[in-house]
Amino acid sequence: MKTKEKGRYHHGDLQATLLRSARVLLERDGIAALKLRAITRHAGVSATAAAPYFGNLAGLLSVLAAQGFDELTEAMSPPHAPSARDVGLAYIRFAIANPGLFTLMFRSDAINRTDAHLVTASERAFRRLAALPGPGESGTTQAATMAARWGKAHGLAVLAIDGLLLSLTNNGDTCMTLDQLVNEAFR
Amino acid sequence: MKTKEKGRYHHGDLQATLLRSARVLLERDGIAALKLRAITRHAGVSATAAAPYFGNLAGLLSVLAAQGFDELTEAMSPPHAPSARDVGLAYIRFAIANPGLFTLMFRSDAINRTDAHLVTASERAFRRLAALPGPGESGTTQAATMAARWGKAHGLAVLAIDGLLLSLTNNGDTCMTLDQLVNEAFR
DNA sequence: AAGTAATTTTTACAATGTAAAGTCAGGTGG
DNA sequence: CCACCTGACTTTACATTGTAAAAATTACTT
Repeated sequence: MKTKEKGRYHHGDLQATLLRSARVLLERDGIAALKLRAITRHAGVSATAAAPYFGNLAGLLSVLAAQGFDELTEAMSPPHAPSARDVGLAYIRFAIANPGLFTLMFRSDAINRTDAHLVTASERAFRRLAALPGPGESGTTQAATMAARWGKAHGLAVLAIDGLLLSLTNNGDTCMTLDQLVNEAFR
Repeated sequence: MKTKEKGRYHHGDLQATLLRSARVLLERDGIAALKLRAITRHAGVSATAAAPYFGNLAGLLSVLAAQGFDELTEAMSPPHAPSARDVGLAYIRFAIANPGLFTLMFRSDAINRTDAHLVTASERAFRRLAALPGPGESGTTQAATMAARWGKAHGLAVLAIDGLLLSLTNNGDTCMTLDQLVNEAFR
């Protein structure tokens, strides 16, 4: 397989290459760098080369987001039967480790939420997080218990990515790691 | 004060008018409609009329976001001394009532996070939410307690705006309101 | 070897953000 | 009363973006 030779036509692996380029730009320059022309430029092809595969920019980003949900699902699937706390912490740690990707996965105005692959991938990830027995407080619906756990994990993840959680610790004299803070805060 | 007469030059109240137009577009067509040209078009002025006041699009949106944080602070300030739960619920309800504005307030790549007004407005709002005594669980840092409360409120808000919380309840046969779910989930 | 299908490029166009120069209103000094 | 000047907005211009349509190039098939 000649993955990246200089043959200009018939790249052979363009779909995956474009996704890789998008991923590189996303992690290097943030979500604002996810322009179609920047992606194709980085991949070394013309500006409209992505259209046959992804339709438009939202299509490409949707596939990238679906990949993200797949990776999130895997990150939340440790070898041995995990507790609800383990899975929630894995959710937060994935977000902190992949801030751009995680942000993209929830940017409804940048991706196509009705995309079939994306729907199945995200639902799989959400089920993995929500469908755990966990310590449901007495007198609450199961939906409320799941919403509480998911909400707390998601909120901590988003605030951590935005750099807002650390501003809580650095105000006082207590200097703790972001990981320490998350570990204490997510119960 | 001739607020909106047809005198083309010397509008007299352009700064506020532009902010109002942006707000209208934001609430009507979502965050994707916040283009500079669309805002000036809606205000009835030329495309570059915002530059003297706001510098660029990010400057305008930053002022809008600062307004949002001011309104959020007010929404979290009920007449009588509130509990931590009241304030958290007010945070979530504000987000659900103003989804576009709330989303903009946390879009770091659309606004200018170092803007002076925005910094003070957001810090004021964050303090109002975090600096409440609340039911800190035993053995946790105060920063962790605040992070837990803020994270849960913020996560529930974001997930509710994205329409993801309702998918939790509609799966089973239990049909509960979003407000009911939030009320049960935010403890 | 020739034709056909698949893949990528060229070309083209509308829309956006923004910088620079130009134009108009309203107050001020003569 | 008139010229001027300053501030407020517009016009013009340009680089960049997303995307549709046509053209060009390569690979496959028979």
